Amino acid sequence: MRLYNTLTKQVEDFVPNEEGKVKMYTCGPTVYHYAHIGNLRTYIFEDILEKGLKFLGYDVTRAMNITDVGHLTSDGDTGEDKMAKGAKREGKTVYEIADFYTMAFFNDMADLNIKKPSIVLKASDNIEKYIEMIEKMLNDGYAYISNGNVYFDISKAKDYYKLSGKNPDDLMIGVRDTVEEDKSKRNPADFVLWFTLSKFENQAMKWDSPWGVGYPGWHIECSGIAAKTLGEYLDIHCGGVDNIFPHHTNEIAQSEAYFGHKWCNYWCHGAHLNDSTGKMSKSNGEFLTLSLLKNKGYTPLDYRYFCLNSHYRNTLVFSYESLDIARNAFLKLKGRVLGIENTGEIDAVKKSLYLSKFGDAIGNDLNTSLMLTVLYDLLKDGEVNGATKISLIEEFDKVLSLDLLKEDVKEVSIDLENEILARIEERKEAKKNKDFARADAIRDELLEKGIKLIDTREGTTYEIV
RNA sequence: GGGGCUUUAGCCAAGUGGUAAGGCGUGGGUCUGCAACACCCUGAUCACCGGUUCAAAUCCGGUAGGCCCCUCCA
Repeated sequence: MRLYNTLTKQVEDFVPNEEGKVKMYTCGPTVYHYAHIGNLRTYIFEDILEKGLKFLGYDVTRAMNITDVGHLTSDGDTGEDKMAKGAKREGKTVYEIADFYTMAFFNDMADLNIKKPSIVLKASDNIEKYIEMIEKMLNDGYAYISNGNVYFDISKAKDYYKLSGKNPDDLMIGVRDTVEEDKSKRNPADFVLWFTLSKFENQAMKWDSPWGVGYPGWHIECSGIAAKTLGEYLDIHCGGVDNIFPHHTNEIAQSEAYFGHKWCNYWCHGAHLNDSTGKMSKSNGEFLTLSLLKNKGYTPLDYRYFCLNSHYRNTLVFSYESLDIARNAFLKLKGRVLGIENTGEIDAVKKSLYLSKFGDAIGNDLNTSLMLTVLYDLLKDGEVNGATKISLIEEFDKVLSLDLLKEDVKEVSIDLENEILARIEERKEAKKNKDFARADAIRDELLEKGIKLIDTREGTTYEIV
């Protein structure tokens, strides 16, 4: 397995700490609003990574957080808490907001056939762990208290800028004009571990701590949950590219300060989904959610296929035109797969040949486009019988998760079914009598009701469209 | 101001120095009463200019376009 590692900026062989086992941590959502399809692209990538590793024989343990507290609209002590903002927007409590959008997120995941990580924890449920970590960092001199808040002192961290590849002298402070500088910090890049000062009196989520009533900083959540669930050595940590700096940079600083040694070996980041105007965001332009796509007649798996066509490390540009192309291609692909006749015995030689081709595509830095090519090659291969193809596609689909072998069942009542069959019979008679006008009329009539007739050499079937 | 990514056919794209995968679409054909489906056939001097090499889409330099990051973000 070869993977691109943001830490070393190159594709390298993946070697886990413990042979055959992978400990993987993926940053979860901040549940203050719906996820947009760009967010979801990252989760699709992580899903493929997890399943790809399993395909290659690894035993994967994956953990993810749900951020329901501490994520401010800026990273100083100045921003508004995102959850509080969401609650205010909708006139609900932060807990209601968190529950609602957590459910929405899991629904999207399920729709996209993304496997839920075996461990999912809420940020607000692990406060003791953050407190314990912060206390240790204070004792060891990595953190300091200033003006009531606890800050991490980045000058104490080793290679603080390694992951992001930045040069501290060249950083511009407050590039965005919405960011206010926090004067309590020793170094402008220091970040908050624990807040007790907040301009928001009505901050609903707060806990006791040795430093006063308050709440945790954003970055400590992921470090805390990862430490609690996966131990002190991590194999892979994933997230979107935007998390490289500062979130993951800070996670490394904290976790390594806490553990006293290197923490995670491989950092994998998913590139963004942009639209034609550039970056996709929740505040800019059309807010593209999965529900919106569904309302426009696309299925979640159309979108998954769309994502799988490109590489996770390349920016993908979203347009309805591209999505239409993907939908059409996916529809045809599925039709071809479902049309395979399950004949013959499974050919072990062919099967292992294709399994290894598919495994190579996975091992090639998760080249999903190549995985699809292997699938298309298999479909075209006249030397491989139906039974072998089907069993291979079943294996491939454990990674691709496109429901390739699942018949789309559309509910049809018995009455309707009988009516359609009667009409088909009627049309068959008409065709036999060369009354083509009548035959076409029947076809059109049914099509208007959303029933599409398909003539094959074996007879006529139908499909609900 | 600093850093990074990217540019391959009408479109989406793979390509890990040895002579351009795959898909969609288009056009043509087989099949069909006609369609649809399916199947076959149909496409590229790899942004541009230099360099290294026996050999470059692949490596190096430069130019141009696009995008992103530098404390909201997946």
